[in-house]
Amino acid sequence: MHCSCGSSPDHSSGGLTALTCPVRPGTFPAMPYTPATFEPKWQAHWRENEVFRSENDSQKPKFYVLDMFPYPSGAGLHVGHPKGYIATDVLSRYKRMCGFNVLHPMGWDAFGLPAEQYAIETGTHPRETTQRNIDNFRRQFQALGTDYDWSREIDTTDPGYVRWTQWIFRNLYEKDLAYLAEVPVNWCQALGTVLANEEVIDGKSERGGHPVTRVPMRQWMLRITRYADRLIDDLDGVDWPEAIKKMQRDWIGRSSGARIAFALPDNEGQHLEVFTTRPDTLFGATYMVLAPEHPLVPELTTADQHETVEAYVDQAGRRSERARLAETHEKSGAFTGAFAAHPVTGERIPIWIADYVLATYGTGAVMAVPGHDTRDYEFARRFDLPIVEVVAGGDVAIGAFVEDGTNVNSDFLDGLRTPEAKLRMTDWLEEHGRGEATINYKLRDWLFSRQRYWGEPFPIFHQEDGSTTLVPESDLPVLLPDLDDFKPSGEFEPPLARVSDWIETVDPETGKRVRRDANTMPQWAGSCWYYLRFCDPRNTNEAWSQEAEKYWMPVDLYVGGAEHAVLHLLYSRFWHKVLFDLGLVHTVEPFQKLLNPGMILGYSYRYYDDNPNDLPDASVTAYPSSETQTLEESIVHGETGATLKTRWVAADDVVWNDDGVPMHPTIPGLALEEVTEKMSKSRGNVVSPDDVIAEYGTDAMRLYEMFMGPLEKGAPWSTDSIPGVYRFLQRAYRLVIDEDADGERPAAIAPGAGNEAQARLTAKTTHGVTQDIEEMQFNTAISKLMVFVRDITKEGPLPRDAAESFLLLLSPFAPHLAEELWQRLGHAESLAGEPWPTADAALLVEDTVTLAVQVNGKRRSEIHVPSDAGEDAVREVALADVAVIRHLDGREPKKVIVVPGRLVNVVVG
RNA sequence: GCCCGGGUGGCGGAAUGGGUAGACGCGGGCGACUUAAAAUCGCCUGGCUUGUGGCCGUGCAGGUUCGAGUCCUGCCCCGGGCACCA
Repeated sequence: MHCSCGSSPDHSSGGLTALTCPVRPGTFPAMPYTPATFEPKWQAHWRENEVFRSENDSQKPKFYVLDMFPYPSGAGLHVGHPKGYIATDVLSRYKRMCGFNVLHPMGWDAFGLPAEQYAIETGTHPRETTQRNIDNFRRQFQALGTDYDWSREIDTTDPGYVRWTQWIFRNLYEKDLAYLAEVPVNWCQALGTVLANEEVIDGKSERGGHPVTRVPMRQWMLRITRYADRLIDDLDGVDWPEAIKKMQRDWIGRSSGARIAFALPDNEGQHLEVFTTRPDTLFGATYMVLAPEHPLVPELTTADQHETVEAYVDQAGRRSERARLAETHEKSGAFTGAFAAHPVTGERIPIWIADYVLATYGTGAVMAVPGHDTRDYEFARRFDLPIVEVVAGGDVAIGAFVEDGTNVNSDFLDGLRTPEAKLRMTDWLEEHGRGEATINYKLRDWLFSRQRYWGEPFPIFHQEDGSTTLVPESDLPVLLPDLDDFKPSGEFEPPLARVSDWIETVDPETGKRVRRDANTMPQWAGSCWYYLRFCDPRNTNEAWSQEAEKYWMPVDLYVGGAEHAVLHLLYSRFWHKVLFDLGLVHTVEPFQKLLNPGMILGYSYRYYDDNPNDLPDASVTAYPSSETQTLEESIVHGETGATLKTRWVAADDVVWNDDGVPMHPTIPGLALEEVTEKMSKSRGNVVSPDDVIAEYGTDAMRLYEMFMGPLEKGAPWSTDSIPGVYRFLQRAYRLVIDEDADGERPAAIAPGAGNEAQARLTAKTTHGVTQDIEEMQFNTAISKLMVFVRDITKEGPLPRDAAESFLLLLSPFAPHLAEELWQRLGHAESLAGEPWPTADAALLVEDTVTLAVQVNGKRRSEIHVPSDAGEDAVREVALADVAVIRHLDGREPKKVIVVPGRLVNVVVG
């Protein structure tokens, strides 16, 4: 590996240019702390000697720590990415030293849109782009000093991996969990593909924010809904952030209630089914509402209402998802002219259609209980429909009462509390064959095909009779044909559809002519099971061996972004449960503990101009944020009302005026607005780890990211604080290396454990750092290491025992420096194989303790007492304290509270 | 609108089975070294106050307690998620 060398740093002349000059083994240049002289050396050492290789046949206890593997984008890593990677690296190095056989692998989620879009633009095959990006990512990961076991590297686009992804699809198909269906799908024109429900947010694509429309299409679906209950219930057994669990539960959206049948007296043999969570309010149902798309709408609508209904259905169909959302509170609808019979009273109640009822949830029809449902209430008010109170507790003249209460106006339910009334009504419905208890889910089946090239082909043959069969296992993998032109073939046609000599083939089992499936799998497919492949990545006979899976699974710690809460994490749990049912894995859940590192943000700088459509020859005026006004959909000039477009100035181009205000580099007097947001190329706020490493070294970069705050918390990247950790590393270096001599000699190091204070500090640091790492509180662990370096030589030269313990404690955070100093202390072996130090418990107990002394709860003094002093002795010392006597001012203490090891509080009246 | 997080010095953040608020770092100040600067090292650094000392202080207002950043009640603000799911 060669390293690029950035601008010369201002604090250590000459040192970093050595980056390009490899250090000869065994020579120590006479220099101060210059990480560039030894960091690449140790990275090469770890790699070449496979120091971090993990074996499957170990007798040691295992520890599987996994990062969500990245999509290798063309832009490379930015400083926002490594936070989680460094955290798992610290932990895995620590666990290894604690005697665990650690699995810490890395790979590439390498199918995906950007490579394909790049291919459409330039004709470069995605395989080529992907390979280049992977090489760059691997280089960057290695430059971060990570301890990945590269012998287990995975690439989801590799035929040897695709084969097993297709093999799992075969299993899904055979278990009747994969099926083709003509369904309304989310079509994204800009991306040229359909998307899963989980990939659509506010009517726009999760990636890129492009508009999405509903189009009926024949697509592959996976029956994730069959696992809905287990996907909810098994969350109880995993150690995940509550917020993520909740998002998954909400997404699955389980609710229990009843299905109720309403007869249609005017339509022979037909009936309407509704789902409700409140069967107890059935007597309050005064009308019904169907979704405009409900299949019975045309049939039910009476002749005189035909025109109105058709107009409404048409309008609802054309209204975009966004428009529907925008008018959440303005209810609309139309009367069909038809009536249903109330299942208990037989009363005729009118049937309406309205777009507040969703076709895709429940039965697409509801019984409207305006007295006890907010939406029905609004609708009833809008169209003057009757509102009946059936649960006492609120006032239906003012609004819907949606809480539990006691039934009224409800015949046989009167006087019952809500939970009992629900049961009673459900029983009644079941007895009379008018309904039954049921559970409903928001979760829909998973739309699993994409109209793209760069993904896994389906191992499917379309037979001439229209049926589908599986490609035999022995013929896997089904590989992508090579293309020169990656553009979609037509409006909804994937690029593969036009490759006729690939599409048209022969079924090897029957010899019949068959067609392949032109769709490919979504990017989630590869990431659904990669954690299993890491257990046994080079197995060519099976996806993984049973022994490997039994040994390594489950993943003990999984670290990655919270943005995958309902995407990757839900999908992979689903696959895992299917594999569990097939007896292929032995745990019900794949990821035991989950942690979401906070996002590192960048500062970006914006202004606006009045050329929203980017017309080339327009005369453009630029405005600062202060003159703009944000409307619902757009940003306009505060005075003229002209539509404006946001423009961004790259952080590097910003000019700062004397008052510290960011200014536009070329437009005079234009102040920019500083905002902190996710790093992205388009915002010009990306900081590359390559640059940070070139200037301060890898250890400083690692230490800074771990020191800036708790792992779960996000924060803007600020280069200002790096010199602090850099200085700490420098001090640590000088602690061991005598810089004033020729830099080759170790500093004066005393044999043994040193004096008592030094031994105590060493023990305290060892104990504290260990505990902090166990709790993933890396920022406080680092602070304890800083205290050690500051104080250890205060009363004597550095003791050898202290030095060695310190280097071992430092090594997970700053592995290069620790290895370098360890070697200079005379060790021949890498410290990665050393056992983690332990603290002598006897040294952790102090002889004397300092207690705060309060008078009436206010701190007035402090006393020093032997740590084993009794309560009476402590009280005596406290009451004899001059400051205490002064504040007592002759008054008698009413009570003296002694908190051992903490404080004394003297209470007076 | 609903549901989660979270508000602590100029800044990043420590400290919660209630017990010395502000560890550690950044920034700032003073000093040492130096012809000088940089680097380095040492000390100081929540606010107010006339010194030793005192008063105030963890978003705001109350409460419980000998004692509250930590517990309770009611608000305010910020970040994230969901958004007609019957």
